[in-house]
Amino acid sequence: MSHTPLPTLQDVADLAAVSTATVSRCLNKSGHVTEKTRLKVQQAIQTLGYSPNFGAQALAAKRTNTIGAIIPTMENAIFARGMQAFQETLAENGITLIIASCSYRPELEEEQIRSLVARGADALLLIGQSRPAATYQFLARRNIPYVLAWAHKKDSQHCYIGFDNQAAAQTITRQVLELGHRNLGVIVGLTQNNDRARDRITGIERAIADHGAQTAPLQVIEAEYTFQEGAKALDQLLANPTPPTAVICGNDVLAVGAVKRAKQLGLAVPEDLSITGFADIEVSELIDPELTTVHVPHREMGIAAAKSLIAMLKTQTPVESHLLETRIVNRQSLGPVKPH
Amino acid sequence: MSHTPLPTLQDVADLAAVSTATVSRCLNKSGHVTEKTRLKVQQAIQTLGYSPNFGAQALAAKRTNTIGAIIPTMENAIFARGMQAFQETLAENGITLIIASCSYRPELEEEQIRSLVARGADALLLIGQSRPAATYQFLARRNIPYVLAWAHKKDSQHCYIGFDNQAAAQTITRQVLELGHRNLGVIVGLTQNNDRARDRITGIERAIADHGAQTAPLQVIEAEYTFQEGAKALDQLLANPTPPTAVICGNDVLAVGAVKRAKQLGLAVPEDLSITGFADIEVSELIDPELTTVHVPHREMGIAAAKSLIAMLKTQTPVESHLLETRIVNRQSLGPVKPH
DNA sequence: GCCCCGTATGTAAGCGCTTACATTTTGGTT
DNA sequence: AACCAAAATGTAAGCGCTTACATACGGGGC
Repeated sequence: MSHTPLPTLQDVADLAAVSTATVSRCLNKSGHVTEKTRLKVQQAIQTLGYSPNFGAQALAAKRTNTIGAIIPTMENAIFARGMQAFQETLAENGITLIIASCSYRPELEEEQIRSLVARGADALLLIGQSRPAATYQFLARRNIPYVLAWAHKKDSQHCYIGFDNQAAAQTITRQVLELGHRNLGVIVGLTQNNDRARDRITGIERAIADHGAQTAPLQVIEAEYTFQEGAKALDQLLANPTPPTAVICGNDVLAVGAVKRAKQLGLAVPEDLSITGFADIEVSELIDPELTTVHVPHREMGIAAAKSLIAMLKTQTPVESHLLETRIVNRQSLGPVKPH
Repeated sequence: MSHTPLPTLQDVADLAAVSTATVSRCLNKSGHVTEKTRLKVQQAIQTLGYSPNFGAQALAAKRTNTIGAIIPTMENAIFARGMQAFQETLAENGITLIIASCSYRPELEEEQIRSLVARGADALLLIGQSRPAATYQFLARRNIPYVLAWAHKKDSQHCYIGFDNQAAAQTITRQVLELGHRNLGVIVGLTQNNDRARDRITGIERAIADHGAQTAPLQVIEAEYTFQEGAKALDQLLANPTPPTAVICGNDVLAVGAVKRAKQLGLAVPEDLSITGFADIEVSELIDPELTTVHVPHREMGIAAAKSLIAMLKTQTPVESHLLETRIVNRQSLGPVKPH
């Protein structure tokens, strides 16, 4: 490991026989530099192998070109594709992503927000809306722009980049009802710290109320986002004396787990039991029968979130929310109710 | 958005009626501070809502408490679980993760490495070993510790935190051969920029050579890591006049895609065709039949990588490689060859 | 009571960059 | 050739922190 000190801006300036200000101007493309001197400087940078010192740059410029994201977990495919697109878009714009996960624990999220801000995040991407007012005050006080992704609320003071969880859940539920199902079960993520999950339940309930047809009371099971938990939740639903004929899942992972379990129990999907998902992640096409689910434009969302954040940083003003469209993907796991 | 300037170290020092040095010492737990003054300072920090300026801290201390990771993609579950554990372990140690992806493109990886280092990464996690010597020189020149994860090589100058891809592939292939298969197919990721994929092929070939029994020439198909590509690759393999009786996949994603395709084609797995995977990600238990695959200790690997990097940063000396054990998980997709 | 030493605290010099402002250069006009 | 505005470049003052070194303090041994 070498111990030669790294070249500084000053070294570059000396070699190119210009001032540090000029070098800095070249680096930051702020114009006002002759082509000739730009070349000289370029040359000097090359031969020295110079690269700016991050801390110094951050200190002087009061920005880090870094954006933070705090997501519940990287393990869930729900966030993976969107985050991938988010990161790609940031990288294209010369911005680095710093990432943290909070395991669906709000106090951890709070801590991570402070941590990422302390680490110099210029802006943040957060998932969903529900968090203490103090957190939003903190962000306002520090003047940190943020977007709330994977969710959407009308007329909010916040900038949402996402889709309407409630409306989407309502739409797919309506479709289930139209196929004659009158006894529905719901498997959804733990709602305690998850406003998206709550919104989806609300959508389901509303669809049932709107539809008007007499239905059995709605059975709702909450489960962690794993295949196994989805399977267990289905067991619970089926333990009921009058088990549902259709199960609406708040998440493809749970849905896929439920489908697998149903097959193990000898139930044909969708002939004996219909199951729907939410998110349209890759596995939904893998399982047999393929999952009828709500398609969410993951990549679009990640890209839009990145662009909004970049715009906010550039203009120093808030940006409009961005509502993305979901749509139902009809595959194989939803069918008409079985006649008695 | 508020515009009051944020409190600085100086403000805290003034309020607590001590010098900035003392405050700094409190913050950095470097000892040599009386309990009484520590409390005074603590108090002042609280009332001002002070938090250190990242850039200033980085500039003065010459470290950022930030570690970078460059992985091929966040979308592949292969990396998700390990990275999650990596991030958690870093967070526990007060270190922030910055993350970038390179889409299996070496030139992009090179760029990302420079970018993360420029962004102040104190150390790096990289996947696999194959990259230009210039890159390693760059890291040495900048004195940036790094570990190479998801792979392992004996007697290397690099610090590996991973498993032996070749040995693992060899072991599972041996098992396939012992079940009587003599005509094997291989589906593996694109080898061009992926030394792990190459190592696995080598392991398979070696197992065949070692076994000695006459086998048909090995058919190897390379495919991108998606279910669809796994399916297509299987089609190619089956198009052969003497199709394989067992397909060894370099990756669970490909394997699962192949299983699904086989079922579509009316082939019973494993009765008509055996298929094995590699990695033991969640989907391998989801598919029916469940996948016989090579279990990789993802979380352990992430944790070990984090710990090694932290140790290197602390001691300023290299750390030993760490070989993790893989094991075969016997589930349902591998069976004896069908008698003629 | 005096000296000495170990410990707590203060002083101040940077760390490497950006940028407001000052100065010089350039080249078109008259 | 003199003049002048606009463009290019230079000067230097911070940005907020860490840390080497200097200083002050406090208490035991004589």
